[in-house]
Amino acid sequence: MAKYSKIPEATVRRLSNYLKCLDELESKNEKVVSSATLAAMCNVNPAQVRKDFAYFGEFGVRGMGYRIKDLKNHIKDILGINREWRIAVVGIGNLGSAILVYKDFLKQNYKIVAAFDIDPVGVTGRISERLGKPVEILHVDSLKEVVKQRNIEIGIITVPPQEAQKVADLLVEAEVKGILNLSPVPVRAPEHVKIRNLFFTSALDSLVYYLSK
Amino acid sequence: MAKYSKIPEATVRRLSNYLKCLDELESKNEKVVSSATLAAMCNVNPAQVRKDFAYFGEFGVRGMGYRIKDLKNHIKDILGINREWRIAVVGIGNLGSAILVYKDFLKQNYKIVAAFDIDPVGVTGRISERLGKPVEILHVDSLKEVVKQRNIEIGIITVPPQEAQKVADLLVEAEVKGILNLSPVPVRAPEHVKIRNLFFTSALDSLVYYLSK
DNA sequence: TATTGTGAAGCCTTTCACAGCA
DNA sequence: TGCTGTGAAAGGCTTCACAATA
Repeated sequence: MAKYSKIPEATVRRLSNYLKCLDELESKNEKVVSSATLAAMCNVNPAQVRKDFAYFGEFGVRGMGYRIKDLKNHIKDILGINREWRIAVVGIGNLGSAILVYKDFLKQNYKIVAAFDIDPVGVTGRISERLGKPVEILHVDSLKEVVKQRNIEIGIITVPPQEAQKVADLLVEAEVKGILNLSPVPVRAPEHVKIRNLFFTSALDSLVYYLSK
Repeated sequence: MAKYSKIPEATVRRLSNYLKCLDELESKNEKVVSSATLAAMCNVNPAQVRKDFAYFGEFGVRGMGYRIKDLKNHIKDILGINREWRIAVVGIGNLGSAILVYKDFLKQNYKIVAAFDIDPVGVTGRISERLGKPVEILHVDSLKEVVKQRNIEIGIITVPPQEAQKVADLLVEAEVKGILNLSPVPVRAPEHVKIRNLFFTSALDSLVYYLSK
């Protein structure tokens, strides 16, 4: 099987999920896992798991399963998260400051290296106090400059909806490669900048659809 | 076309997205939208849009498009969000308190009617101050009782990862129908309780995969 | 005329079933 | 023996292309 060839979008989503389950197994000191076990943990079919892994070569051990440590590394290689990714958060309100200190980012190679707000002075004190340490919040006006200085490749948008598209435009201008939008309106960008809109209400909507039956 | 028959999962996801775009159009005073326009906004194929809407009958107007107001109502009916859904948030840290005041929930029929923490006394003052109004935070020990008293059907988990599964178990015991898990480890529940795990890092992972090419 | 609604084709994804191998 | 890797079958979803019609 060709290594690192085109991988279906659905597989990409699952790979990220497998990682979370592998972390869980690792924390229980498991060294090896079978496709059946992992499949049960992730609610997918065992053959699906094997097919997903087959996209990056043969390295399971027949009769035994997959070595968790190796598997994690392979998946991270595929996803491109074996290196550090430098991130800016724009909009340091309640959600933004939660993201700023979100522990799971630190465990991954996701580094938040800049935080922007339209009112950095007003926000700085409040946030520093909440976090119990001084935090540097910069004015949005300096975004373009700072993004370039600090080699930031990804922007996370946590501003109010009416500002979201403006901030997206700013980030595009600053030449980030990708945007994760957590504000509740879709934002758009030119082809060369990848966008992920993540709506909390959409997660609830699809949950509710299945509850309603 | 049979009304409200089985709808593909992918369609359900898109319906929720169309809603967000329809809100946007409505805020610009548009009354009617064509499948082509909506498709462009949502990055899908126009035929896809029409097929998605065809699941709940024929009600577009040929030569003209879909009436936005009607369309929104139809979609909400399908998803089951035309009625109020009562929600509890468990874990009032940074993320939990951001969710507590997340404005987009208020605009939908999602009502957060209880907030729980393991340290309600410590948290209450801090949060009330941040929100500028008194907020009632309850001890997790009272969860089961309060969930029943207040007819809560959905729980949102925003506790640290090591507590997430315990809280999920509590919610199941309290007989919620669905759980939205925002903590960074997958949680599990019996078949009859629907789970949505929403990981911020997974959104970044899939973004990064496409950035890495 | 413009745009919907939809059968049919095409494509992609999942699952099955079993050969292959440690 | 137990579990992976995978061709083939089945299933599901998306897109095309055009008839239908306001």
